[in-house]
Amino acid sequence: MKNGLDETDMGILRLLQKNAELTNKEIAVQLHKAVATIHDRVRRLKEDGYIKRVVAILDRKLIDRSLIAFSHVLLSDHTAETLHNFETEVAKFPEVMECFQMTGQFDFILRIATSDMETYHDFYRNKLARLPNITTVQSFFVLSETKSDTAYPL
Amino acid sequence: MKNGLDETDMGILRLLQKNAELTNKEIAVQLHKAVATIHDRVRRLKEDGYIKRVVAILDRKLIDRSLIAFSHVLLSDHTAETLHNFETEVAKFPEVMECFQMTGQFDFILRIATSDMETYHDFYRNKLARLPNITTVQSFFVLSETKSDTAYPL
DNA sequence: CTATTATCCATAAAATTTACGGTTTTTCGG
DNA sequence: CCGAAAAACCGTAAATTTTATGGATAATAG
Repeated sequence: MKNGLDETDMGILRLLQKNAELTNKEIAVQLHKAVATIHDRVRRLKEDGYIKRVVAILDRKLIDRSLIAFSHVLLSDHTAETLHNFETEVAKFPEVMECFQMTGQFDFILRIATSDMETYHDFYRNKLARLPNITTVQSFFVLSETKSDTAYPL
Repeated sequence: MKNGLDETDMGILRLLQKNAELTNKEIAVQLHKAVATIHDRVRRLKEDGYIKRVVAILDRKLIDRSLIAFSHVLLSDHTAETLHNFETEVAKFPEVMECFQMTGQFDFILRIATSDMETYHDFYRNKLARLPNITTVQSFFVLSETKSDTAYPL
């Protein structure tokens, strides 16, 4: 197969997205293949970039990141320089977990993780709002996480 | 130590958040501890829930999830039943990666992953908009991912 | 039809995980 | 400050897993 995934590859990705601690043997049993086959496939899936990385997901409440905010940012202009400058500067803040440039009413959505509202406020006033060319920032706070999945259904 | 993390625990979490494929030996070298010590610590960090799970992160472009949308949902009322019904029903859609109940102007933010705009439109019309008690849905689309991190700085 | 390539797998070697036991360090009540 | 208890730490060895190898089988292409 030139460049596509067969049912075995899909099965591996399905399983490893949910639990990357499975051994090759456990995967092999579930997919009815030999251990060496699974090993080859997983190596290839990594080489080819399907699996970008394997990470530990922490309980954010236990490591003092109880507050998640989504911040909608509008910039004063959209020159390449302004956009690029904002992106690189905002990415440096450790509170910023994600930054997306968006279509529509605002230019960026940020996902911010802090310990509490006071810490967010400090971040907002002393870091985010001080970046150049910012027109408005609207902040929304997570009351509860109903669903939170890193695994794409395959 | 009763219930807190020392520098070794933090070091382990820092490393495993970035790359959970590190062996205990590799971690041990970096943190100047014995392999068995790291093994004990990691087991405890999992038992105590600090590490919720270990997962493979896929390249979504390669598995046909090129389009990410943030959908802001406003409900017609906020009775416990309406809220709960929306949460449980929306969580069933495979396109919905995340669902947060929010403070502020709208009630929920959803992160939706689909292959393209047409597929999103289909999801929107035939699934999301058909849920009961929905007043408005505003959709915003990701133009580019500037920063995307699952690891909290520790 | 044959050569080439890809898939699959059994096996064995290398490396890692895991269990065990004992030493050292820390904690804490008296 | 002392001594007991608990916790942290580590070396070793057994169990398991990963990784490399080579060969058999199936699919593909010329």
